[in-house]
Amino acid sequence: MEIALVHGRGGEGWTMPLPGGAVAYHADLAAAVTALEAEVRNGHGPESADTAAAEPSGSAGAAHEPGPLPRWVLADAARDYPPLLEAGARLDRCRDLRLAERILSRVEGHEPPAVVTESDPDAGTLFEREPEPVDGPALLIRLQATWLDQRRRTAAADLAGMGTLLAAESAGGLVAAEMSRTGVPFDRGVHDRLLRDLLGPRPTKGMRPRKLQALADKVIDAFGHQLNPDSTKQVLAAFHAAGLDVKTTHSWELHSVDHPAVEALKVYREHARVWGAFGWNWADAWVSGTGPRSDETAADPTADRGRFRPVYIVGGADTGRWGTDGGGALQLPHAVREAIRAEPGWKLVAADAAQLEPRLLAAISGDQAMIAATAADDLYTELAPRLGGERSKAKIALISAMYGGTAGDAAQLVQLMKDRFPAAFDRVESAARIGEKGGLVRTWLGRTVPAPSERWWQTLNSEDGTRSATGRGRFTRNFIVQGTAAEWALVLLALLRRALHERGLGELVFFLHDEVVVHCPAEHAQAVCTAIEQAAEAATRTLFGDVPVRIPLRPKVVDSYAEAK
DNA sequence: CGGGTGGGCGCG
DNA sequence: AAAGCGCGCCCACCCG
Repeated sequence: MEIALVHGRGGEGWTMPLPGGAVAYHADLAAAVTALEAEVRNGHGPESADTAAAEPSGSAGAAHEPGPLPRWVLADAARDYPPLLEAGARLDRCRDLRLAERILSRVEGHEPPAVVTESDPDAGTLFEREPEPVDGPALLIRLQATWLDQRRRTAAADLAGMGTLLAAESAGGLVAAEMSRTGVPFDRGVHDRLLRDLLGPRPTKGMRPRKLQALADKVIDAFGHQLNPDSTKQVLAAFHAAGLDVKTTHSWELHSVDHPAVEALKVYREHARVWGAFGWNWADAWVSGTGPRSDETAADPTADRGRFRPVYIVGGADTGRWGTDGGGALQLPHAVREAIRAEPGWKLVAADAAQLEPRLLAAISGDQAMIAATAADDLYTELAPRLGGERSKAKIALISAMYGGTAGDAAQLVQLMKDRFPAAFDRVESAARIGEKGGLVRTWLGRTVPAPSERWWQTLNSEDGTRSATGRGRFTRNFIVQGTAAEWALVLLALLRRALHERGLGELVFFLHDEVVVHCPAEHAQAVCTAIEQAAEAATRTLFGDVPVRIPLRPKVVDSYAEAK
């Protein structure tokens, strides 16, 4: 059952069953949503008849294993779900029309004209950040129209995975809002200690921290004159003045430059980044509150705990990977990860997928030999005898095949890929060929690459044509793999979220492309590990059914995120 | 002075 | 072009 939902500013709201039904007003929307889900869970809700029919296990079983809860149809979970969470509601399932719109508009091969669809010229107003004063029933009608339109286009697209993709993307919208609210458990005291060890005490004004200034002075001494090590221009000029013909100041180029400033500059940059992007100012801006368990942490006067609350952007990258809007959550340097710590009596369970992308390449290409190899825990070691002899070579062979690498010994190793795993090679190679010609490719579930821009077509016919075609080919080549990895991770996240909630095991606090972190009471840690492994297996079966590909997620129980990996 | 761009580098 | 893909963030720098 799908139910359109609109909330007002005072906590009131309106709902309407889809495809069409009576509009209901709720003075307290969060309470109404919670009550309706509880009814269905207890087998007394509007879904109970369907559930009994679909589950021959009998009514006693149905009470414990109810049918699916309502799927709430929202205009935009990122905008509409946080206030519901704040009011104490949790949605089990949803359809996020904004996220679905992006995916569907690309299926059709063109950018949406500002999310207005032909059958509903007013749909655009659904997605505005600040909608006009809410007319609940009128918005419900617009939701209904957009939902119907999307349903028609989903059917017309005729892509087998589209239903799963839209459900997973929408679940991502719920997870992202929930994780931002929960936050990553963070110890400001530990963070401060890490910074002091690295940089010295927090400086008072616009000064560099003491140890960072010392590093800047080392760079200056090495060159023998004043300069700002933050300025690429000045650093480049300094190398030239020293008689060294460097083209850039990239660390990999400087690596082979023989000058005493090189090492000092490298260390300076590394530390400057921690200070600038993940230092005290960052913590002031992004670490807040004491988290949901303030009652217990308050008992510990030495604790300086809070929660790191980044804003996630679901599907922020073209491939479907998430992005963030501030907080740098997707780039947390290892240097500060020790500050991410479980609260007393709790643990972090961190899990990451090993070689996710090549495993998915095996699955989507149907390459039998490569699929067989995914039985191994370390795919690169398993493939080494067939790809260059050493693990490192097998890794380059696979990565270069997926990214379009040609330099160094990559070309030769990619040739080995072609010989030994022709189906896998052909899958990425044909995606590249299509991209080079301006064609569109899709992920396994049906996410479509954005169409090339007008600008790209022009460049293609100019002198730079080969370069732009090659770049586009690399993008589409990688898109099918990275994008499928993103949707596998999304399905995993949706399944894990539900398992953790239904069994009351812990809270999902972090997600990063191919890894998840759960915060849970220590006594649940083993159960969480099992839940994670089961969710990974279920995600793989959701995407690939009986294809015997193996994509393990390796959970590790830790106190600090620094111990993971 | 405020916005946009590019270098450099963190993460996967 | 560091060996290739995807991001976000800080800084300096340039432009209006």
